[in-house]
Amino acid sequence: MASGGVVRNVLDAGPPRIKDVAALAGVSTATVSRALSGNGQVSAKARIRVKQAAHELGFVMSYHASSLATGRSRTIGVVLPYIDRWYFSTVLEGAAGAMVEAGYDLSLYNFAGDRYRETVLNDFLLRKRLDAAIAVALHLDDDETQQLLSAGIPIVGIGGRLSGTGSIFIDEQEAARRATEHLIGLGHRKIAHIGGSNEHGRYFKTSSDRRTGYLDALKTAGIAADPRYSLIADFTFNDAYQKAKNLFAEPRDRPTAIFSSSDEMATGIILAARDLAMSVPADLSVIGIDGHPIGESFGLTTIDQHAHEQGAQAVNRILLQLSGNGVPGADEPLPLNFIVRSSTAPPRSF
Amino acid sequence: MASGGVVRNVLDAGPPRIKDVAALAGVSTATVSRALSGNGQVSAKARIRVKQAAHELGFVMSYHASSLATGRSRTIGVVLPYIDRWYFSTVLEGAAGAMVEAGYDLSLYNFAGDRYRETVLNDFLLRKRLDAAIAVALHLDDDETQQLLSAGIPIVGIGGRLSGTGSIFIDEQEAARRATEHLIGLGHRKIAHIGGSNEHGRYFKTSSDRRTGYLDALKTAGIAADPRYSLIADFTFNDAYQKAKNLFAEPRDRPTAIFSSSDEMATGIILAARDLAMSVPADLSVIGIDGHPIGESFGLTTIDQHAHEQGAQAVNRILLQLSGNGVPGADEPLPLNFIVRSSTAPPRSF
DNA sequence: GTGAAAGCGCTAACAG
DNA sequence: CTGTTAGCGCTTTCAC
Repeated sequence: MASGGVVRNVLDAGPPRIKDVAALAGVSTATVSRALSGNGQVSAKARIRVKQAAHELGFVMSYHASSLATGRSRTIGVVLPYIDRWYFSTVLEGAAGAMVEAGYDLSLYNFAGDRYRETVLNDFLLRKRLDAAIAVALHLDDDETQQLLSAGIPIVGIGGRLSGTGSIFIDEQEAARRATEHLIGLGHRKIAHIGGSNEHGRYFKTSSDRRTGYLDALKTAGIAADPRYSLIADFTFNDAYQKAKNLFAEPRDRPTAIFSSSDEMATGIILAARDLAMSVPADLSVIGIDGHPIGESFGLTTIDQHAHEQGAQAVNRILLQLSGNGVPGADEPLPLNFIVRSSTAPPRSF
Repeated sequence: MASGGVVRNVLDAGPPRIKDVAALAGVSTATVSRALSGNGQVSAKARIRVKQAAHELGFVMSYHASSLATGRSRTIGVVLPYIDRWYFSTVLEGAAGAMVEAGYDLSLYNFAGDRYRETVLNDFLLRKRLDAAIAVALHLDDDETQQLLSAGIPIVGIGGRLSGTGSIFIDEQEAARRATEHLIGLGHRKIAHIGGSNEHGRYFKTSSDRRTGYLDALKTAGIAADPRYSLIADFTFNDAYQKAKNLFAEPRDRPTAIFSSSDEMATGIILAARDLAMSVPADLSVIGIDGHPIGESFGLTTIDQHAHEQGAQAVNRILLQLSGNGVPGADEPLPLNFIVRSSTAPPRSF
């Protein structure tokens, strides 16, 4: 070893240790630790000298050692099913920002759909290197949640509720209902919907909830739901584009409006409509949910769900819990904001 | 302390330690470590018994302790300027997949433009918790690179070359040149370009390189570059949409083709053209670079740069280096693949 | 307010 | 092939 027990001199290789700082400052390692971490009492002069010494040596604490000693790692895990989709990357960006500001490291776990679900859950549940976790649009069953919680790692969900823990979410049904009602209020009766397929219990019920909200609104308005108007797509632009084109194939039975469960799909639909010489909103009104920036250029009317803030809030929530001031109760849905642009208008015949 | 020195019994709280496994299996902790990690020789029977014992106790090794002891953390850092943009989230997704497969943790560091650049660089350069790092589209100056390398942490770049280390990249100028030549070959002479502003040295020269390639191709073809045809945008759909609309405002001097430095911008341009009743490709040919899926529905001709693979390759490259079989030399640009769709055609008057 | 010293849980020589 | 024994670098009682 380079300098076992003895304070290293300038010639020694390797990064400086707490010992070196202590020696330079003329105090004990305990004092250095206290001065640098802010835990415990240190006289002003000692603190100054320590900081000075640390700076001089370019000392950086070993987080491995620190973590081992304290049991905390200043790392939060974020688990999500996709990265390269707008909602998820935006939530992630929001969470990442909040974490940098708080001085936390972000450990990313991607399921890639379902491909790595088990692997990730095990690696991630088991090895306790995380102080906390954020699960995005992910349904953990009670067992899984329990494992985490009993391992002492707090977890908050985004995009739906997790049994037994806090979560950041919007009222999906309400959002869908309001979107649909916007269309109904404009005078539409032939209203289609495009959303995801029903979940298999591994993810939140976003897709089915939004569909339910749509159906609810129709029923309340006394409009019979036409099954041909209920489309399923995979939340991508391309799939929505194609499904919409198919729907619009025959002029006779076209809807006059469509509610899309995501903005990306909504814009795909607008493009499809135009490609078939339908004009938006004259021939077709389109409304989405998200607040995706691409909606701007398309003039898309939508309901903003503030994805970026969802990520940031989840982090703040976790941080609060970590600091002991956890208020795990009282989960309220996030506010929803209409952004009305030019893709919705009364139907032609109205 | 719960059980200092003595093997805990069933009543003890807390997760099992390596000691407990050793006791149950009737071997030493060293043997447990060897059996579980695969390092060193262990008799088959010992291995079996250890694994059995570990399983029985639900033992999970403490990575903090392990990291402290070995100096390795099985964690790779990924640094990028944005998360919520297609190229970056796609590269990230590719990297994340490769890392899960290799059993590595991914630590995410987002600059959020330049906002957290310093913070991240310090936190990330300094505290040595990473085995390696991947820097996406990020220019580290020699000092910064040196700090990392001399801290013994290998780093590979994506999207450009990093002095002194490996990198995954495409030939930006070549890509731009070929895209432009595709247009020229079709008979276009009035060819515009939309790209990013010149970098300030903190990021790779992607923007300027692509512009250079465009200008090169024009010059080679004997076409004078018209400064009005050189647009600057921020790589977003919306900005490109707006800039294109401005460009197309007056029918007289419209270009007949445009090369966009990204697919997202290219699609924004297509939308802008349509909104001004120009048809693509009859009135305007558009070509991009990326291979963004949204290009499909728009019929966008593009050059695929395989972003997902870039992420995966960077990881594999790092892994190779980590395993000692590092081949740091011989950086070759990635292949580029044309995807010709319907957005490019000869100009009307041709 | 400060120091000594005992860990945190695992790994890696070094013997045997 | 396996056990013993130092650490890895920092934190945290416990005395002073």
